[in-house]
Amino acid sequence: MSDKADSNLLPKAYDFKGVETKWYEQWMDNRLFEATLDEDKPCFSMVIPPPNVTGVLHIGHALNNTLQDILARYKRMDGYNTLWVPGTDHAGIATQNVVERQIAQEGLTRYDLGREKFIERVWQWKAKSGGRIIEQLKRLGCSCDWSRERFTMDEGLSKAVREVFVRLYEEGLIYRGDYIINWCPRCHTALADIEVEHDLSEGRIWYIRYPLVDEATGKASRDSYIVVATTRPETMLGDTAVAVNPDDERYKDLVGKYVVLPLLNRKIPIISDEHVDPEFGTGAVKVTPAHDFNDFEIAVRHKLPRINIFDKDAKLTEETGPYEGLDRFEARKKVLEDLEKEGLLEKEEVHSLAAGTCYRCKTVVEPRLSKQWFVKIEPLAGPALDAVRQGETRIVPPGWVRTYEEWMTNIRDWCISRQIWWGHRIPAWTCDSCGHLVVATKTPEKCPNCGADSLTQETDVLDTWFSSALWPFSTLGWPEKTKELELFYPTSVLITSFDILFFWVARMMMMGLHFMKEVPFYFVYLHALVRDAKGQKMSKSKGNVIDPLTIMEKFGTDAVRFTLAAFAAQGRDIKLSEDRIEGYRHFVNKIWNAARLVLMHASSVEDYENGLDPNSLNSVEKWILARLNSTVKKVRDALDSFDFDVAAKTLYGFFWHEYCDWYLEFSKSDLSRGGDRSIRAKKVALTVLDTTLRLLHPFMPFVTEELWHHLPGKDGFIMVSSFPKKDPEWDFEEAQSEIELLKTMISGIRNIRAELGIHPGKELEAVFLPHTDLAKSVISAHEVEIKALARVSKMGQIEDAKDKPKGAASFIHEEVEIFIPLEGVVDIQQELKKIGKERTKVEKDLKKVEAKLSNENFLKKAPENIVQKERDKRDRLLARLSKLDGHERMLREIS
RNA sequence: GGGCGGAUAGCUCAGAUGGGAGAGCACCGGCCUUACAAGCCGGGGGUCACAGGUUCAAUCCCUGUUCCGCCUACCA
Repeated sequence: MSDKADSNLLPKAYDFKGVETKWYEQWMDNRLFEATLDEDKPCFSMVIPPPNVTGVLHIGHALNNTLQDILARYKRMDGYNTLWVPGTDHAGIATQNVVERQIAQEGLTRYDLGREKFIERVWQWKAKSGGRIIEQLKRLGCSCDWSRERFTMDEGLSKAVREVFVRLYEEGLIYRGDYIINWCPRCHTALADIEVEHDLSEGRIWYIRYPLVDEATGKASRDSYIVVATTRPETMLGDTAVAVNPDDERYKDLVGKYVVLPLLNRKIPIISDEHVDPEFGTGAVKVTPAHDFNDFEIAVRHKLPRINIFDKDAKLTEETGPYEGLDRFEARKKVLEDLEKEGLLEKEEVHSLAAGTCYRCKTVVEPRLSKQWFVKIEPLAGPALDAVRQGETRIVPPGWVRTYEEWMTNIRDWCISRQIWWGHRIPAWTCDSCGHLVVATKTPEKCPNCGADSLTQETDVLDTWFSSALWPFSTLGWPEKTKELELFYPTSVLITSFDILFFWVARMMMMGLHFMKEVPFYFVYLHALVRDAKGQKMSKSKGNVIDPLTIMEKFGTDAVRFTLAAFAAQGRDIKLSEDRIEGYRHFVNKIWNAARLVLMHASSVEDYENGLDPNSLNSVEKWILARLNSTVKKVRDALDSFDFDVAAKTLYGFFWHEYCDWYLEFSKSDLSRGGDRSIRAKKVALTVLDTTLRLLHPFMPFVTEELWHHLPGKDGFIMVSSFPKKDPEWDFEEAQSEIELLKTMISGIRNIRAELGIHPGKELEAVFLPHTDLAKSVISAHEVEIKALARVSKMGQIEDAKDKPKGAASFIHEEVEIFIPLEGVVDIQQELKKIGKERTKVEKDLKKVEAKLSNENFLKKAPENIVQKERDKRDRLLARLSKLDGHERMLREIS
């Protein structure tokens, strides 16, 4: 109990340093983050969007994990057996790039090391610096069950990956073939469609003459040609046709004839195909099947040859004759020069285009023909689409449903093979003697076809997203039938950023439904992207990055978390700046100081929770408890619907502007006194503080845990205390209107003081003219509060307006008028001015209302209660006007 | 080219089913009032993007326009 006795010595400002690590360690030591396999409790489960092992915590992670932690802590406190599975993603290309860069400093490439050695280096790197982000998540306060941390390439998950691959293959949903794919010449691998980014940029389009074949000589005609337009002249070296639209009259006679491909002098046909848009360019298109997605399709339809002109570095192949060995951009120059020389370059225009770039290294990708593995998407997408349409999985905010549907209905097969080394190696082997393909979860001893014992494993690895697609069930032990799967699958909620809706969410839906026959999660909450104060994407090159670790160091983790939650409005960008975090740091300090005040007086009040008899409470106490009650409800509702910002702002408003600004001010005198009244005030102050701390805990785990241990009579942790519930006994309606009126009166007097420039310390006399019973009782019951908060030394009360003091400033309200005699206190002319100003406003409002009420249509068609409301409003305004008149006359009398 | 969203106070945004324009921050003025100056009290400020329409009544519903985001796409 010793630190409780000391709690009136809380320091003046909250110092988060030391506090944060202290509590985190204790939570860990007491294993408070760990889920149980208890079947009797309701379960709540989430899987973390696994950050890349290469990652360092950026502000997006901070937001994502703060929101998850808020839910986890809320549910845990609310009695759920809560499991939040953490882990990291091996991030194939990204990680490989990191290690490649590292060995490059030793002057080595991965080819120098060889596959085995290189992968060994990656594992070494992972062991050394791969866990950094996990430590950073802990700094953020994340209450993940670290005893269940997973890695997408650990043994269990690798087993799940192989199992899924084999099953899909056996079901005919995985196939291999020569197709055109996006190739990154820097990463030396294929990329899936969505791994390619498109940015609009200014480029050029060239018009090139392809000479027709002279039918007499069989050679290139000197004066007849067909003109094609292209943004990529170098690809002409791989052209195998020229295509025109079948309905294009201009070219009708040319279809079936041949042109001579310039530079290489290859004879290629003119064909007709629906795909060609006669409106664009010249209406004639060069067809490069191996390096353009459309052309590939055309080639399939017309059985055209496909010539690969780029190698893995995007250098020209031997197919290009004299151009062999050139880089693609050099080749473009050279080709254009040569065409120019031959007089075949007709013109050049500016043309905007969206070149695809690799999402990992930003290199311009090259569509290229190669042998790859694919997942047949359609059979998987159907159920995933239905699950969302039928609401089995609900996407929040719902605006994203349409985007999801759009994508799910238009996707092409998923290219899953990557020509890199770091990742899950595809479990397929080819027999060295008969060429038979074996797909199996375990390395085959011998060829099932010919019995030979020499087989070679596929060198490709799987797309990183293939393993993350299994995350919700692979982390729970699939393919084994585990208790974890039984209890925690489907998971309750997935919280992630909308930019990986397709990469990840959609694929988890497909895989989850296919292998578990159930959706992977009931809710998907997609949060916004964090941007800088101007709404720009944060990037190192722009220098506008807000680093969560730096600001946590500067303002404390609680302030950062609370800020992120308060700005997490649904479906918007979050524009973040340090100022905003600083603002919420003030809130943390406010909480600290309110607790300091309460504990200064009440640290020895034991058993405050059981001591509140509703009948014994005064109206101020009833009011704050009723307000607390409605705060509890609002926060719960908001969290249940993922309105993190509403929950945070509700707590902020209640704690600061109701509890601190009014309740604690009202109670100060009681708190510092002795006696029954004081004990009760202390109990109420503690109860509200205690309850609010528990409501705040999911948002600000550290400061709330620290303060909780200063509260009298507390054992254990706030982290595992109960989340507050609404108490029906505390809905004191009358007390609320009573105290609202009291606040109005006090504000009214303060307003007079400020308007007339009366010093805040100057004691005033106030004369009240109540118009209602409520007003009367407020005046008599709350003399102490009025005197203290409005700095009034003498209070008077009159029954009739004719008794009002001469020469007084006035506050006019429906239920009460307050007069402050100004003799010797203030300038009468000032007061007259103020009245004049208000009169203008009232007259303006009155005019509006009267216009409405003299409109026959309004009277006839508007509902009766609305008309009545307008009439009441007119009466109120008239009454106010006449009161203003009265005050003005009175002031003139004495001036 | 398609799709989605946005335009309300200086800034960031809130404004269920149409019926008196709000918050936070910033700003201005006054206060060291014994928890907090990281604080307290008070205040000013908006043709609700523009133009039409529906209605007794529009920030809200409808149509169009302009501007700004984002997603998506095979116009070479």
